[in-house]
Amino acid sequence: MKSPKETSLAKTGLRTTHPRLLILEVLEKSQTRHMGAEEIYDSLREANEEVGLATVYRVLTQFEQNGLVLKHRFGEDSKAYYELNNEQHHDHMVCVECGDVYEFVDEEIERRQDLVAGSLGFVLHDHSLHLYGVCSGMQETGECSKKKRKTETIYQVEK
Amino acid sequence: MKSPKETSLAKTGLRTTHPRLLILEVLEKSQTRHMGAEEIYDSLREANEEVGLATVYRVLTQFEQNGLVLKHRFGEDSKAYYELNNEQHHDHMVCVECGDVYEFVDEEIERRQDLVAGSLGFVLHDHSLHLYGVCSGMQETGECSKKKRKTETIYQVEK
DNA sequence: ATATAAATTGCAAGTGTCTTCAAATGGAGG
DNA sequence: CCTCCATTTGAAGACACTTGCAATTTATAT
Repeated sequence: MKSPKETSLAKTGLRTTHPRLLILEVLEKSQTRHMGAEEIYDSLREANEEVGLATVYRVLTQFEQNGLVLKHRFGEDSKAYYELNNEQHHDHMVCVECGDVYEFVDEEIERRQDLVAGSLGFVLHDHSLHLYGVCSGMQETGECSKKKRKTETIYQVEK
Repeated sequence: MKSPKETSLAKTGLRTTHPRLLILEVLEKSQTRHMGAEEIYDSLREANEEVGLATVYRVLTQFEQNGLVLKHRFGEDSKAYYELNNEQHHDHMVCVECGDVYEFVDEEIERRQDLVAGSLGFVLHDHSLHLYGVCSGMQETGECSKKKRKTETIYQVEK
């Protein structure tokens, strides 16, 4: 009997190892849903799980190559952030004050991107759209609203 | 009598120094219009201009802070690219094969971005939209079409 | 269960990109 | 042309990874 995590690893051809299961677990439990490699490493050490930092980096790279996670780089932040690739495709809106990340989809933007790529003679593989601004919490109270949100939901713009 | 480059430096309050003028010159003459710091440094050394690498980085940062240049990070490429901030706002389409960068604007995408940010309660400061794909040259002949283009033009999608 | 081969891990050392430091230099106003 | 403080420089450091390799763990065949 395999756990869901073991199943998803099996599908990629990656062996079911302790570090890999732990890292999937950390990403699942993550509140922010966007974690850096070092953050994941720290989170594991706090839980008294001995996983090397090099392994965290290696595993995240493998996960990305196998479509288990998505990797992002936001603005000037020189480090990469990872999220589980469970949900539908979405773009990101980042608060430049508190670092909080919101997810959204806009079908019209998606459509126009295809159009632009086609017009330029490109075969489109991928895209990244990042909006940077100040979230409502920071505008109003100077307090981040991140802590209040238990789950991140993808904001869908009405057509 | 001041040169245009001296004028733009004066407006920022930055002193008119040799390295700063040289770096502006390199960016102006750049064919690709998107250069990394090290590339700029190499370009200067080839021209027998002795400018330290640290200076190139420092000057580019100052230029960015003063709105003279724009800084971009494309995809997995861990280094930053700089372009002169002369033209109108535009987004970027990057060929994942040859690294060539095309510029474009789509008013509809711009509009939808504002809408999304507003809906999420954000005050929008900035955004970055990068499309990644394979350019026509690489698709057809496996040869990059970069060399043929003398100047980069901003592709404007018809409304 | 046990042996075996191959994948994986952890540590330490190495990279690439960029930043900082302390000392030397050089524009710009007087 | 002199003085002052911004600016430059090469070297060392910081940061975010990445790699080499011996030791360990996992999947598979017995």
